[in-house]
Amino acid sequence: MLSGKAAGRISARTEEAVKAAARELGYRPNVAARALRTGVARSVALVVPDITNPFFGRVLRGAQRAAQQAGYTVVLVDIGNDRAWEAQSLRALLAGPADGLLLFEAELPPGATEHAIQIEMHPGGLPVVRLDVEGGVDAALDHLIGLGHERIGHVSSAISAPTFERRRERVTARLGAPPTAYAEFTFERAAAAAGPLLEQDVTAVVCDDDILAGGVYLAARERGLAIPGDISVVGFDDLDFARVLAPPLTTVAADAEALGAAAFEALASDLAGDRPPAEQVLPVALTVRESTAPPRARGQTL
Amino acid sequence: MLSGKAAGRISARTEEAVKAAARELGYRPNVAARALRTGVARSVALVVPDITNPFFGRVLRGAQRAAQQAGYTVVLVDIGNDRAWEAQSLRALLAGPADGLLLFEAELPPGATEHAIQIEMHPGGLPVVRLDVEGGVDAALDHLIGLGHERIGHVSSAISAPTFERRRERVTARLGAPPTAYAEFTFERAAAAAGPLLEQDVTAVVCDDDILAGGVYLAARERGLAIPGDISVVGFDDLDFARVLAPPLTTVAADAEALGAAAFEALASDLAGDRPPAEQVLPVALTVRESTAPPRARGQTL
DNA sequence: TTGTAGGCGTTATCAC
DNA sequence: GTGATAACGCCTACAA
Repeated sequence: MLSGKAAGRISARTEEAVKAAARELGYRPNVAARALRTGVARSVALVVPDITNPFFGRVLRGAQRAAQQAGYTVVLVDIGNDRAWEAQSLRALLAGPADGLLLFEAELPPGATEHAIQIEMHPGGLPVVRLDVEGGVDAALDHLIGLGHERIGHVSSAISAPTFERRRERVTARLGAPPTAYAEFTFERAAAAAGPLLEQDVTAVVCDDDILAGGVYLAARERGLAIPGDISVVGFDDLDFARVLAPPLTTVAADAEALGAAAFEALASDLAGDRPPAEQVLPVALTVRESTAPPRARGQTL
Repeated sequence: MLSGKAAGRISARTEEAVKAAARELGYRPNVAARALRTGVARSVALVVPDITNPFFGRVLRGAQRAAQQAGYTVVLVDIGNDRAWEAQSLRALLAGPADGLLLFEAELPPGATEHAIQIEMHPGGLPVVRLDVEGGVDAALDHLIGLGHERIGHVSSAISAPTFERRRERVTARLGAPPTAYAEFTFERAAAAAGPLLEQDVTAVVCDDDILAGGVYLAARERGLAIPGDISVVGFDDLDFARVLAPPLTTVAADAEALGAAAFEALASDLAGDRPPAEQVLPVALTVRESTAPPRARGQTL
């Protein structure tokens, strides 16, 4: 009865009395028993590459909010950007009681017959929820080109993932084969990778991520280059620290929480027996701050 | 037998054969059934105030690493800095199959008879794992005083938590009643709160957190104050973005992963029937970068 | 409308 | 050393 299937079998008064008694006694149903009996855990797992990156913290929050509203619990699996670790994590995960999987830039583990949604991946197998990265790079490029930039460089991700391939393809489509640096997601690595790029005669740089953009700030500082005077830079994601950079970073804002929530909703509908959309793409929006300005010739003073 | 209790009951050969067969068939024990039978879920819950803050991402990672090694799974509960949300989150959590709780700046929910460890709280009831914040503020203050600062302000947390009380007590013990600003953990809020502080004649500011320090950078920039020329600032935590600030932030580095791992270990020993230490305090270390320098009179040029 | 029995997959115990 | 069996707490079907 406490499972909510009373359906007119007993009077409302009785029902209320029982519930009150249950509450009084602090009764709580045993999840394990329920899961065993029903075969459903009401829990989903979210796999992210690196929970230390605030972006993923936000998608987790979004997924969690949505999940909680649906009476689900989300367990997080953090790959920690560590491929070796990944196998073990996923094994632990599959042993776990998840009804379904939310895979951020991850493949379905072998042997998993579970329901799963992919985030920021290419469509094809599983249903996908992703950001409109093409729209994002278009907005960034349009902004820069509108400002008069003609020599634009690209700081791309050294780790390969569909979302970065998409960005690369788009900038290639728009710009031909621009000077490109490949960097890992750490300020220092990005600075090291972006340095040589800044020494070519680019007047602006688009980055696949705000962390990469932070690396460009570091590299520019080392070389005495002014932002946006000598070089304009635009990031991607709009992480919090973008606003405290000097100057504040122009960046493509992505709604990470919405991404997490949309992924959960898709999974929930799959779990409910419906067919979630094969691909759902969420809008992004350029936020113009102060790291972009019209180009000027190198060395030219105001 | 697959539970590992073979204990000499069968031959090693047989054991191996069975395991091989199990692997071949893709057999995996049903967690729910095991949990039901044994009363143990091999899963712990970690409650954090705000998973969007990279600091908590790191403690989660630390806890998760330690947990995974012990064959545990950790489920995250993100309060989202939202008191109203907290009640609901915790209710969902208690319904969940956690064997124990890791409570970061959270109280044991009423009715929970579970095993629990508190992180960054005062000792007393539950076992506590915390950072040596007193040592941290001492290091920060010694550094500033050694540089010659005499008028030092304090940017403290507007949300009250034991760790911030400790810091406040320590700076009060060392400095008397210094000019103090209370700010929430957002760059903009912190900037607004710290602004008036900068207009008093302080030559340096210690912040309870790097995000607060970021707010001070913003406030200083608005007012045309140079860091560290006009004002020195030191943060707390050593979040990644501290290195990309201009100038790089001097801050007290806290090992968030170690904090998470230590908390899990304490919980594990509690779960195993041992008595975890009532209080465990982890060291912190000042990282001197470029946001601190000797004071100079306001307006004085180099 | 209410009561009762069976079984979900494990593990542990007990008799063989 | 091995095999059968009961019980964990819940849900559901069916009988009363």
